[in-house]
Amino acid sequence: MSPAHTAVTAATEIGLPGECRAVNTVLTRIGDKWTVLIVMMLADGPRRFNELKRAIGGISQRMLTLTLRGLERDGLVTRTVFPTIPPRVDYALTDLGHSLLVPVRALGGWAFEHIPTIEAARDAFDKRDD
Amino acid sequence: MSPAHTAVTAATEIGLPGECRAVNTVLTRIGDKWTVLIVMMLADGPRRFNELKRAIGGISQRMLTLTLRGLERDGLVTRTVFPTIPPRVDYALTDLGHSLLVPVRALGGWAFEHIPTIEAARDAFDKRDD
DNA sequence: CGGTATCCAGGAAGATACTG
DNA sequence: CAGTATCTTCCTGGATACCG
Repeated sequence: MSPAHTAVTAATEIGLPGECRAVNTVLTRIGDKWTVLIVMMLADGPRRFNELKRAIGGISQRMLTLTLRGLERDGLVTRTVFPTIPPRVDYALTDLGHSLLVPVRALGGWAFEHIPTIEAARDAFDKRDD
Repeated sequence: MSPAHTAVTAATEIGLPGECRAVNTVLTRIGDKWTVLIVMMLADGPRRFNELKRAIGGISQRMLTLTLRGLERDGLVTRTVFPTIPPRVDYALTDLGHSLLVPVRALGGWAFEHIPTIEAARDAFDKRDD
């Protein structure tokens, strides 16, 4: 079952309008632990499996595979196998994948801009009550 | 510990640039099961606790409380208690919360626009191999 | 090199019951 | 009405070992 399942079922089972389901589908994929990081890594061009793994540093082989498979399934990434020895596999963003970068970067810009405010709010909140 | 913890630690521990941490913080909050749904509900004005609960329909009391607390902690939502009998609590978006709607709606728009493509890609992917 | 398979720990979320 | 407390289930993700 897809990692997007939980949040999607919520919207689906409740019977919300289609746009909400769509939003939730995407947001769940986007919100998972590694997807955005990987999409960002692929922004400048194709990368090999272990190249991504090294570049990210803290990701397990399993999660890199799973995340890339999910992106491939959604048509955001292509997987190209070169049957050489040793084997070589390139991952690259599709046009759809590149188009996703636009709103993701918008959200990133928002985050970057407001992080100080948010962290201040957190500190203030945590200091209340004691 | 905050629900945003897992995805954030990833970026933090690896030592990625600040913008990546910021992006991940926000995306994790955004990507959780109920946050966006609730923020959308509050877009048009304040709502009471059970009003939100009914409007969403599938959320447990516990998750509604937790999600609202998280939003309040991050300074995205205000919580106003009217000490009447029966008690009444209003939740409303802050300016920061409203400003978040902009990039979130952009992402929602992207999702809405590309959902047919994505679902087609999924079907095609799932049909490969058999 | 680029995976897959398996096991396991921890957190997220649901159900239920109780309270000011 | 608007929560809190507790218990339990399920899912995500990490570690490890093995395969083509």
